Amino acid sequence: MEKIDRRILKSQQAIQAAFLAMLVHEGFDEITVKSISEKANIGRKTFYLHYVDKYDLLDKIVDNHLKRLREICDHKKDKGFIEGTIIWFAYFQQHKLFFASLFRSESTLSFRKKLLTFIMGEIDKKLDSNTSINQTIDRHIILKFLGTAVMGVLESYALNETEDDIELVAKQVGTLVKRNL
Amino acid sequence: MEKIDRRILKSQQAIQAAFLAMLVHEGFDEITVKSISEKANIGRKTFYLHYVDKYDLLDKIVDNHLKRLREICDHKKDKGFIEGTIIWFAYFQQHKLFFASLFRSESTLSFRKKLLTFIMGEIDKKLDSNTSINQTIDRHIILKFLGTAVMGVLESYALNETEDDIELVAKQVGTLVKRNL
DNA sequence: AAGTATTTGTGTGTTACTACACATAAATCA
DNA sequence: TGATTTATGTGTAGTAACACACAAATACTT
Repeated sequence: MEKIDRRILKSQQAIQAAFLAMLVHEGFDEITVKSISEKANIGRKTFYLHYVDKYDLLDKIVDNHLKRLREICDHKKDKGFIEGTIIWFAYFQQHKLFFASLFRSESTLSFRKKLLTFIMGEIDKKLDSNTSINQTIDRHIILKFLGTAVMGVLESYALNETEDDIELVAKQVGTLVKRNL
Repeated sequence: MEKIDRRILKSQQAIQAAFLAMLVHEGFDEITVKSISEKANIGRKTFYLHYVDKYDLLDKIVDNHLKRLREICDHKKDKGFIEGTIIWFAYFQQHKLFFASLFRSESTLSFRKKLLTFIMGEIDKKLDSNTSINQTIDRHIILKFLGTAVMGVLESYALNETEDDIELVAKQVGTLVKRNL
């Protein structure tokens, strides 16, 4: 991998750290490029050297999370279905505040879209290894059905609408999904 | 005051923070420009844009300390002698680890020189307001005599050679100096 | 004492960041 | 609603920090 200029790393780190801190305490919708720049202690112009706007910034952070999530999933793909679910739900718990902020916002549709795609992708993989009990139902329908279902539960968990701890949630979701494969 | 470029402030802050952290944990003599730059996460070349070498860096930090000390002393110059001594000894205590590091080092002669000059200056001021009981002794001799004495005690305190707390030390030193004015 | 490794100080060309200014677009408020 | 503020996105010229390379000086080994 080629070497990246120190200044680029510093600027991006400062921007992302400032953004994440503000995201949790205020909300995504309240954040402005100006406020990010001030908190990051950089010129506003510098922000635009790295990102198109705050949506672009969020996009890149989300992409990075999903990339890491995929790595985790790939690394543990030989585990059983429920075990696997527990593993990636744990990552979700680790960044609960971050994801909660995004669920709370009304202008983070692309995040929901990406997360859904990710979940559907994971279920899709499991669908291959299991001989489907649903020959009568369109594969795409199953994926969308289960995908939105899982994302809905994640949202509930993030927004503290359930009392259960993450492992219990993961187990139950895993069971429900498996039943429908 | 004119506006200073953000990048200059950031570099200098990073350099000084790295230097001070290393000064306390390692010693001044062990520190290199290379290690400072690495800890500060800047290029070594950048260091030389701001300072001639590590001695120059230390010099500027010491000057800054003495400047603040002088401000404190000026601000409290109407207080009595012993009270005044307590006040500026308190500042010394606050940065005890920093000063201890310098006393410990064998290559910080300019620090000792500057500190001595500062102390002599403070005593000199008090000498004006008191009618001297030492008409027979050269003013410069008194200053040097008392100055080195005070600095010696400060060194002892910094290097933990005395058990007394800083206020008690200050009181005793104040009394001793006053007796000799 | 000779050989090796590390640190130093400097030169060079490149690039990211800077301050500042401007017009446009959104909010906020009277 | 229209007026005023605040945020956005972009342009420009100047400069600090960058990576890299080098020779000379120090420090460390054996």
